[in-house]
Amino acid sequence: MSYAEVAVDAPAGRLTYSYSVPGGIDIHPGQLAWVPFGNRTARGIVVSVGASSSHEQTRPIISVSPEYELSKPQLDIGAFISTRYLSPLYAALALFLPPGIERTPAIVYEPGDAAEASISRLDGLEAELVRRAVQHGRLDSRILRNIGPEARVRRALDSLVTGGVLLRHELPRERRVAARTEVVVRLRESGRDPVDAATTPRRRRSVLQDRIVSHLATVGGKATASELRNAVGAKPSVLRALEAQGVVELEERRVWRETIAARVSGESTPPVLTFAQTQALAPLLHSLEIGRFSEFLLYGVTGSGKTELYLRAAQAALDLKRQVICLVPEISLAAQMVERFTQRFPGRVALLHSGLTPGQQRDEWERVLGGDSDIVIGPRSALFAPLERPGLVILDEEHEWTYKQDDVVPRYHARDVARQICRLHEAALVLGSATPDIETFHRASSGEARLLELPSRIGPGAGLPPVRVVDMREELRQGNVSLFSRALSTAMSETLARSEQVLLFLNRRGTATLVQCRRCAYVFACPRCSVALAHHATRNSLLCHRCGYAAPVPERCPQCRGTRLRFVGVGTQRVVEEVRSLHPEAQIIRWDSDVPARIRGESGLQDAVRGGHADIIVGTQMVAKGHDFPGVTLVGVMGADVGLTVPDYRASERVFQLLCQSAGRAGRGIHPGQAVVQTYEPDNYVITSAASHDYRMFYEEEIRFRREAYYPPFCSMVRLLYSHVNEDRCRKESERLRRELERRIVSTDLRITGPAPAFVHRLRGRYRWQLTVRGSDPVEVLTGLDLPRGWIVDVDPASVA
DNA sequence: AGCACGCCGACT
DNA sequence: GTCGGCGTGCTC
Repeated sequence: MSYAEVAVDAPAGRLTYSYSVPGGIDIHPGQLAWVPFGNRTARGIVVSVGASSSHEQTRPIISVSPEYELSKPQLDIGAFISTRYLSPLYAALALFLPPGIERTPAIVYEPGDAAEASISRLDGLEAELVRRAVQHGRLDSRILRNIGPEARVRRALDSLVTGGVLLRHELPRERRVAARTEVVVRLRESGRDPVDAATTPRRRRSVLQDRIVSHLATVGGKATASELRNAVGAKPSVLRALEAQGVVELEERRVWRETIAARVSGESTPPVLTFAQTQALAPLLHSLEIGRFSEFLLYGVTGSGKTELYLRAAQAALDLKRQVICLVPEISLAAQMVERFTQRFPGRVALLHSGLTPGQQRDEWERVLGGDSDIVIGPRSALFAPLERPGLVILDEEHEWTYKQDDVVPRYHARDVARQICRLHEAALVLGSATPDIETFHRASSGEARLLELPSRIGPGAGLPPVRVVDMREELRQGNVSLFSRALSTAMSETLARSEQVLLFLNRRGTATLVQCRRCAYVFACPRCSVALAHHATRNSLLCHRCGYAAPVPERCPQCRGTRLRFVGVGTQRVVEEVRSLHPEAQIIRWDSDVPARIRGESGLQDAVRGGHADIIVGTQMVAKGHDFPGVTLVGVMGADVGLTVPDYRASERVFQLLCQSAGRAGRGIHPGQAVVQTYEPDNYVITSAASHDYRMFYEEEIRFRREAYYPPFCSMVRLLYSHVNEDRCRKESERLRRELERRIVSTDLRITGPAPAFVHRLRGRYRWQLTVRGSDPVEVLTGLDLPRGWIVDVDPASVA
C-alpha cells in the first residue's frame, strides 16, 4: 500500500493530509487530485508519496486529474511561499494551476427509489424539483438554473436530500473552457492535378460538392471549414461525404484565441545604444551568459531607455534557449509593454492576466506551456506561468506596491517570489525604477543587488521639468484662502492662454482625518508615536491609530496657541468647482475613482483628454501613473504633503514617488513643462528632494529614519489584523494575542507594537484592531501558531496603516 | 469552506 | 422548558 501527502483546498492552515492510494493508480508529487474531505470532495495537490502515512486513518484518493501537474521547481516555490507568508500550502501551490481549472466538483442530484411516489405529498417547489429529477434522470446546475430563487432552491434540495428523496453526488470535473479547433479541408491530389479534379466532375457528385471542390481549387487546394461555409455554404456533413469519397482530407487543428499581442504591427530593429545603456547592459549580459543567479537594480528616470535594456537582456536570454518573464504593476500598463516586446520578438509574446476572456487565458497559458511563447508579460500572477526554465525575470516599476498581494492568501510580494524563482533557475532578476523602493536601493547599496544606472532622458524634452515649491502658509498670511497659490494661478492662466493643457493632481490619502492649526500648520500628533492623530467626528476625539492613544479635540494649538483649527481633506469635486469659477471658459475633466470604471477603461483617460479637448484635468493618484499626455505642460500638485501624515512608515516613500511621477507628467511632448507643488511643509525632505528630482538625497534621509526607528530594511515586519463586529472583542482578542506572543518570544530582537485600531478602523460592519511584530525573523514566532478565526496575517505588509 | 457541537439569551 | 445565534474545532 502506498500513501500520499496531499495539500487540500481547505482554508484552515494545515500543510497536508494523508490519503491512501488505491492499487492501480500511478501517483507522484505534483499531480492534481480529488480527495474526500469531511463530507465533501475537494481539490488537492500531491506533494509527496511514500510507503507509510503520517496519520493512522486514511481514506483513499478519489481520482487523479490528467490536465496538468506541477513540476518539482513549482512545488518548491509553492513551499517557499507557504512558509514565508504563513499561508496554507494549497493556496500557495494553486498559484501555478492552469487558468480555468475547476476547483470544486460538479454537484448533481439523482432521484432516490421513492422519488416518484413522494411527489404528491411535497409542496410546490420541492415537487417541481423531484419531477424534473425524474424527467431528466438527474438534476445538474444547468437544469437548476432558472427554477427559482437560489437560496430557496438550495434549501429545498437540502431537505429532499435529508429526506432521502434525492441523492447528492459530487462529480470531479476539470476544465471550464474547451480548446478551440478548426477543420482544415484539403483537396486530395490522388495522382491528378487538383484543377483537373475540379473541372472534371465525377459521377454522383452534388452541386454543393462541386462548388466546394471548385472553390478549393481556386484558393490553392486548402481552406478551413468555416471559410468554405462562408464562401459556398459548405456543411460539415457534405465535407464528411467528400472525405469518404476520397476527394478531400479533413484535419482538425488547434487555433489560439488572440490577445492584443496579435494586433501589434510593425517590427523594431534594435537602436544604437547610448554610452550609459551600453555600460549598464554589459554586466547583465555577462551574468546571463554564465547562467548564475544575479539581481540587478536598473535605476533610471522615465524615458531614460530602460525598456530597450529589457529587450536586449531578453534577446540574450532567448538566444540561450531560456524564457523571459516581464511583470508590470497593473493590467492597464501591460499593453505598452506587449507592444514593445512584440515589435522586437513577433509571435513569441504571451499576455497573461485576469482581464482576458477565459478562452484567451487558457490559450495564452497553453502557448507558454507548449513552448510557442517564450516571453510572458503580465501583472504579478504572470510569475506563475508554466515556463520550463526562465532565464530572466523583469519587474518594471519595481517600487509599485501593487506587486504585493494583500487582499487574499497567499499575501506574497512578487519581487521576493521572483527572486526565489531566479535563485532556483539560476536566472537574472532585473528590477527597474526611476524611484526605487527603499529596500531595493538598500540591497543595491549593500551589494546584494548590482546597481545599473541610466542617468538622463533620451531624445526631445530631455531633462526633467523645473519644479516650483509654494509655501501655502505664506499664501494664507498674504490673505489668499483659495485652493490655488498665486504661482499656480498665474501659471494656469498662462498655460491656458498658450492653448496647452494643465494637470491638477490631488493627493487625497487621509481625507478629513487630521487636524491642523491654520496659523502655524502644526499637526496634532501622538506623543508616543509621532504620527498624526486621526479625528473621529463621532466621538469628537483624536486617536492614534498606531498605539491606541486617545485625547479630546483641543481648543488651542499647543505650539502657537492659535484657536483656528482646520480638518484637512479636499476632494476633486471642490477643486473642479474652484477652477470653474476661475476659468469658466475652460474644458475641465475630473478623473478619480468616482468616475465609473466602464468609462475609465483601458485607454479611457487618453481618449477623454484627446476627444474631449480638455484644457484642465483634475485627478487623484490615478492620473499620475503610466499615462503620457504630450499636451500637458503644467502640473499642479495640490496638498503635496497630505500623505505624509498617514501613520505608516512608508508614508514618505509613497509621497516621494507620487510627487516624482506627477511632476514627470509635465512636458513629455515638444513644449517644455513645469510643475508647481503646493505644500504646508516646504522644508520637508520629501518635498525638497522630489522638487529637485534628487532620489539619492531622499534615500539618504529615509534610510537614516528607517535605521533609527527600526523599520525595514533593518527588520522584517508582520502585520496581524483582527476584525470582528464587536469592538470590545477586537481589543480583548488582540491583547490576548499580544500576551501569547510575548510568552513565545525567545530571541531578543523582537518588538511588538499595539494592539491599536487599524487606520481603516471599521470596514463592512467589522471593527479592526492590529498588532505588528518586527525583528530579524518575526515569521519564526508565528510559525505553527494556531490563530482563531478573524485574524489576517500579512508578512512584509505593503502598508501598516 | 461547511458542518456539528455547545454555550448563552429570548421566547412560546 | 426550547429555539437559535454565535464561537470553536475538525476534516487525512
